[in-house]
Amino acid sequence: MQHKTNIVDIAKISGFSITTVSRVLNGKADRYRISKKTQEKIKAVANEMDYVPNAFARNLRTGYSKTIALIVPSLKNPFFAEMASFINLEARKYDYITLIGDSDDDANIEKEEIIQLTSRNIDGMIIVPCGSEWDHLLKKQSEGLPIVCVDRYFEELDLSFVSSNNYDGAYEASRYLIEQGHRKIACIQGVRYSTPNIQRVKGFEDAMADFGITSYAVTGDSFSEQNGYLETKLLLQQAKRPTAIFAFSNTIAMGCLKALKEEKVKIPENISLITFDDNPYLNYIEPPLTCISQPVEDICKIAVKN
Amino acid sequence: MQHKTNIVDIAKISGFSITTVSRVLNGKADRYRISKKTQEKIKAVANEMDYVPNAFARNLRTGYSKTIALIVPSLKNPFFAEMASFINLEARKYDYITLIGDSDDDANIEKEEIIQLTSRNIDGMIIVPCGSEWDHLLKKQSEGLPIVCVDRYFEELDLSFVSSNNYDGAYEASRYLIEQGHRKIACIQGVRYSTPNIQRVKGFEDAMADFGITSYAVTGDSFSEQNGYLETKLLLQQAKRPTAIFAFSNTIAMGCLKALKEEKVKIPENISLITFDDNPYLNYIEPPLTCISQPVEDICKIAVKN
DNA sequence: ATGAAAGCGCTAACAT
DNA sequence: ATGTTAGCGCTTTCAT
Repeated sequence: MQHKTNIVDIAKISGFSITTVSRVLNGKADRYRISKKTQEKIKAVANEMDYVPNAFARNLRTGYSKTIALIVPSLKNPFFAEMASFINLEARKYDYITLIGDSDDDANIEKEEIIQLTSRNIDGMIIVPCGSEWDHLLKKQSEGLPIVCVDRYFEELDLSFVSSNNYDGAYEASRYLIEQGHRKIACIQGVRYSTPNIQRVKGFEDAMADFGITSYAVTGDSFSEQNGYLETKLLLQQAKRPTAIFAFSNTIAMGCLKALKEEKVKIPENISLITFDDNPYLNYIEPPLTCISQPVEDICKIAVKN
Repeated sequence: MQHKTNIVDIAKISGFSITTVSRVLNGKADRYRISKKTQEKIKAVANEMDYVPNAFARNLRTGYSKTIALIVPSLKNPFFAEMASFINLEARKYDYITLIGDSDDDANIEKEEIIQLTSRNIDGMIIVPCGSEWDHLLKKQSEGLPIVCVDRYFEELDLSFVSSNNYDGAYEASRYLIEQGHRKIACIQGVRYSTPNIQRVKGFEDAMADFGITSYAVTGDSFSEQNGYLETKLLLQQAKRPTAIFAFSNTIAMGCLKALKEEKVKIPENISLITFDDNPYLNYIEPPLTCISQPVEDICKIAVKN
């Protein structure tokens, strides 16, 4: 690796002290009444020498890293990828950089990632927790790391979170299905004890109750494609198949699609499918799936602000 | 922020010197013949105090960061998101962390990102270049930064690249369409002078020639959804509509889908659509789009190795 | 088998 | 309006 210019080089060549150089290059010139000439001279030299500040040195000195970490269950899920994209963009506005971790929906990997990222002195963390474990999160927080949970969280804990209104979303989706004439509806849920899931189930069940629907089912136990696939297969084996399925996440919906395709059940002729979590791709296909889109962008903005 | 334990603390408490602590914690104990007892003692203290090494200090000292940068046109494109996921995973195996940059397919943002990332002392860069500019890449490389281009690249340049076999992929896809009976085929291409595009066009045209198809069209000029949308609209306005469209990327295909949907042209009844770049979601929809999947995973593995 | 001390590039408190 | 200097936490050379 070639030599990289640093402020000492610039100081030498420009003939000023490193302090002055540092001040000019950090936009603090005016505060210290550094003359225009000096400023220009220094900037010119820096520019000519292709100076790029060394973030490590700066961060080591200042103690903060201008870095946030984002941990998602999987970047392969477009919902989270989109989230990552937004957060990345939003963070950049504040001159923050985002380290993205992919936990593969595995609590152990998640923990490892957190250690890895912590060693990079992150200033904060945005996480879509993958499991039902949160002790490590609470611990990190107690050590002074700001943490925001997104999408999935646990209400009883002292962890801040951002999330869309799960109850309303589920209620509205359920009502929509009922209004379409469906009377036998199944929902495939995600991780059972997570607050968003509980709220969604509540929204679903309340809608069923309000409209006097009694033949409904709540099944499933994870936000995975496999869960969607399996539960759909099971639902289709029933004597009285449901006429509509409400998937609680886009991954679950993918599993449903796969199962429906295998069983040659057509949407929407033979069955209706509605899902939580928008997906940029679902809009273009025929027939379009109905989805309750979450205000990802807003969620991200709020989350980035800490 | 609370105090974070560092090796000085551990040295004090364990009663050994900073050097010894550093050596033990870096697995260099044996090389320096540090006694088992000492090792255990130090490790125990470190563990108890929740020691996490400060990557900044280490990197400042050693000069390398164990960090690679990945710049993609957009994480919202599942193709790139998947790539990011793979690279992230692969890099982690070598204890590298990945900084992901989203250039939004804008050459200026791309340049800015590169500066940002360079200041973080990245050890290498994997990039899907967004435009037709590459001077800044060549410059960085000449300054000693290892760069690997993925998916899009320019052959005449001295930049290493990893890519699938574009010629063969395009040829096979074209042949497939012809074998399905199509005689009027249009392809919508991406950035014209990028090597992958040139190869794809060549594969397409060679297939047309080999099978004696004369009524074909090559149109478009960018790997964007908008391009796909626009060109599809234009194609549909022609007196003799093509019976098949070959989209050169999944983004272009998305644009096609949108246009086809608006014009109420059904796939595959009224028109066939085939696309480059696999997409996890396209597999599940009815009717499935045919795609030439690129060996993303392999590409990434190779790229990460530098 | 273990330690002392220099120095990576930067910022900020303290001069002048 | 500009400069001197200490020190962030770590690795590594040189001692012992």
